[in-house]
Amino acid sequence: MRYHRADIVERAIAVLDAYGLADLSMRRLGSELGVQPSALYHHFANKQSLLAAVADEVLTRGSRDWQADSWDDAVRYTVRELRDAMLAYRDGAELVATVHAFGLGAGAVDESLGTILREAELPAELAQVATSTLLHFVFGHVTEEQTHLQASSAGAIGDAPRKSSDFELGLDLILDGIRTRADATTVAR
Amino acid sequence: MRYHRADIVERAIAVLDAYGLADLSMRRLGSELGVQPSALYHHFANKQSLLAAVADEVLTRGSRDWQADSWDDAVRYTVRELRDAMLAYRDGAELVATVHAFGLGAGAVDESLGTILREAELPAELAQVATSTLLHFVFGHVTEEQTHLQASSAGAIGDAPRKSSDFELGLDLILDGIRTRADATTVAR
DNA sequence: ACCTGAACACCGTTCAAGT
DNA sequence: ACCTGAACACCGTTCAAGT
Repeated sequence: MRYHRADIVERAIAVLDAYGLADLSMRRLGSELGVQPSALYHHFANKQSLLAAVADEVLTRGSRDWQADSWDDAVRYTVRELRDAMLAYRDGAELVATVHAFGLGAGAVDESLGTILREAELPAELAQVATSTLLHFVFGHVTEEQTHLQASSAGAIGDAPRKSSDFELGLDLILDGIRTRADATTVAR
Repeated sequence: MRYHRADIVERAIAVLDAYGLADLSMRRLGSELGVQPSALYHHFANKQSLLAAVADEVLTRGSRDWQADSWDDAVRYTVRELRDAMLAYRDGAELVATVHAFGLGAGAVDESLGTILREAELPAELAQVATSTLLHFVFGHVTEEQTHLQASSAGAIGDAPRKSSDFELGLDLILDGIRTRADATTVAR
């Protein structure tokens, strides 16, 4: 049986969703494909770039069409899309956050948020800080959210009931902050 | 040579600072202490709780005295103290963020931020969301900051010049957001 | 182009036994 | 109380060689 990059990525997502990120090893993935672990290095330089490809595929599968008539609605749609994509597979949030932290893939997310904020009237520096603040919030919040979701679905009872509205509230908080900062900068000049 | 918990934590910090988090293994730490890796399990249940103790020690060493006469200044001091503590040792940000994500130690940070915000006039739900938003920002931002700092000190030239003021700007952005949300809630009732 | 087989240099953790 | 020695069940990665 001969594979291509896409086959391997697809199987990796299946392993991720079924057994979690910790069990997504090169050896495990190899045996799942009926292939020696070393065979994977014909398709990917190392595990990190495999994970980057998996993260990209998770984000691609989660992408949606939307249109907004204000920059803050555009941010909301973008960020919800990102959240839903990460929640769609087991350990998806940790995967995407890790790949992003490593600086390899998942850079498309920075790009789309950055574009939205620069196309608004925001000064370049504020747009950059706002982008990274939003991303840190989403990664951190959804990773925590998913940990709790998976823990309670695994049968742990009596844990704190996290509401999905916490995400929206935190998002609104940051959006309010961006607006206030933008006004302050505009008034100053 | 016989050791206690504190000796092991101290040596672990030395190994962390000299070789990084990836090289802080039970086997490495054991050999650094002239002891079998299995000996460490007399002092700690597993690697995670060792790391939790190391993270706590890093935070304790970085703790400072301060007094503020407004809640937002109190938040600023708390958060800067946290940032400085994480930056004080190699991979300190990743260590503290990881331990926090695992839910084991480093819970004192949530506690102090939560107390500050609850002692202000903030509604309980906003205080909770604000705390987690601030923490996600700090962990995410400082981890990224430290990655860049360590990369450039390792001789990588031509990388983006990250300014320390980005941290303050992001912090101000979130603080503005909290104030705006608090006002909106107050007006609504 | 894609894969095997074998090796290298590692991991965390357990557990009976020693002092 | 603290540690040894040996084992178990794993890792990521490289590389000559095969088809």
